[in-house]
Amino acid sequence: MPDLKWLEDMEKRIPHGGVRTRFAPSPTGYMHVGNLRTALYTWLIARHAGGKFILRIEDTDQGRLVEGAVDVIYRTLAECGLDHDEGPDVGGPVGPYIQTERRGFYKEYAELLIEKGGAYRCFCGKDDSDGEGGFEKADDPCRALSREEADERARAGESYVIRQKMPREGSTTFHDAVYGDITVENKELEDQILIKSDGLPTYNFANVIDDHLMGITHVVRGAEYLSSAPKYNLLYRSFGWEVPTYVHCSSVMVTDSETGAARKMSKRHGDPSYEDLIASGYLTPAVVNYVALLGWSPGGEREIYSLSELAEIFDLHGVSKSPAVFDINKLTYFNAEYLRAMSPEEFAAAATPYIRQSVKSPAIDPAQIAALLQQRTERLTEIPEKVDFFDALPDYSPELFIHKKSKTDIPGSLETLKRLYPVLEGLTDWDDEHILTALTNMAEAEGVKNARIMWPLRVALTGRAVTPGGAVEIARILGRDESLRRIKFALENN
RNA sequence: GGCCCGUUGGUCAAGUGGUUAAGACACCGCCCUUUCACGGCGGUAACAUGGGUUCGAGUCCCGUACGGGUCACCA
Repeated sequence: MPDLKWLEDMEKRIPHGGVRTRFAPSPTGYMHVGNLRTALYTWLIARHAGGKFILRIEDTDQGRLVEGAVDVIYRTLAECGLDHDEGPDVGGPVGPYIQTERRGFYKEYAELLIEKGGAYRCFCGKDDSDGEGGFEKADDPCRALSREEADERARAGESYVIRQKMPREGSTTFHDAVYGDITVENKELEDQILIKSDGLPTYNFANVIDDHLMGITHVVRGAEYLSSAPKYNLLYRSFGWEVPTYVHCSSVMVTDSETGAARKMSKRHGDPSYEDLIASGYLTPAVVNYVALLGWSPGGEREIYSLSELAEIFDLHGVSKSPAVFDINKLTYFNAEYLRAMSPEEFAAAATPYIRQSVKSPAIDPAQIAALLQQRTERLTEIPEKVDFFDALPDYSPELFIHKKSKTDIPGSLETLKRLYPVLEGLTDWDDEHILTALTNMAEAEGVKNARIMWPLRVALTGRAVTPGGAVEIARILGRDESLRRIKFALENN
């Protein structure tokens, strides 16, 4: 028997007025891009409307608990700036916010639903042992059991589940904010399990109860739940509750590297989680910005938006119905944009740890290298290999001195370096201006293009064909002694 | 397979009956340049398909194909 007084008190706690959304992950220890996007949209809807954003942990599957998984969720949300107003850690008026701590609630509401005729106890102990799976409601004998008889068997300690009693005829229409009206024949609906034999609710039931009890106005979730949505309507109707606005988001796909086909992102296939992306050198705001535009468009041509700008303009109208393919190339482009938009100081601070991975020499100031890097870095993680020559001149082939466009060859380059050595050695000041002047003067005196001088110098200094910055900047950072040493090395070894 | 949903260039996408069908990424070319980049300019490339409705269809309707989702005491 449901406890009517208790139920009444619960209903009184429900907040009314104002938008309330919730992100309700199950703690698997992994936030992939699709999860992040759902969280983002959910947060955006709340913030756009000046409403509340709630975090709820859906951990009713005891078999899938992962240690530390909740921390991954907290960390990801916090880093991305998706702050929540209510949740397990910060509390709130409609807690607890962890489903296993609410287990008594579901049972009570299930009893209420039985009372109202929307559910029934099932003692059949049916599982999928027949291997057939599929449809079994049509002749579930428990459905015909009288309440009294069911109560009696329950009291006798017989184990049971509670199932939703679906109508056999007619159809149910469900409205979704992005997909519109979806109608299904009621005969297609299975008498789904609401309360499992371990006493915990299934996702489908816990979701409805919690969203109701927490006063959620907009339910945002992945499109994989779309086909079970009509069942929810029936549940709400049985309880006599108002149905919230449902917002289903299409899946985020990824191109399978082996088959080339698009498939849904998944942990199993090792598709990138938020943390993986950060570890590969992507910036949080770039990831957030990119993900926002994966399956949603503000219209117009602008693409770069901060989180607060997104909150201002977010609109369900732009949410796409079809699955979007995650494109690492475009994310990389966004990342480069964000990297370039940083102040030189910010960039230097972000880049220094990566520079220091390969440039250990205390004589070299990472900020100077960072200045060279900023306009030509797409991901932070590509930095170490780009700048390792500062620490140690790599082995290089004399072939590098051959460059068609600069009109250089090996003997000519060595000759150039030989004449250049005393010039640099004699410079009064070692800065960009003086080094550049010395080089251009020499080119002018010899009647050749600057590149004829620059190219051999840069190769001698770096042992690379491609470097951040040109010969002048690199010579400056390396210092006179080291630069001369490297030129001498080139002359002696080629 | 049943049911549900979707389909504009390789990718993200604008487009809500009349457009030369935007823009971005990627790709290609040119320019700039002491390399590579950045930047600038330009280019290749799309309405899955067949029927309707309409003076007119990417936009509306139906079929087909293809793709996705779902059919658990998982979420």
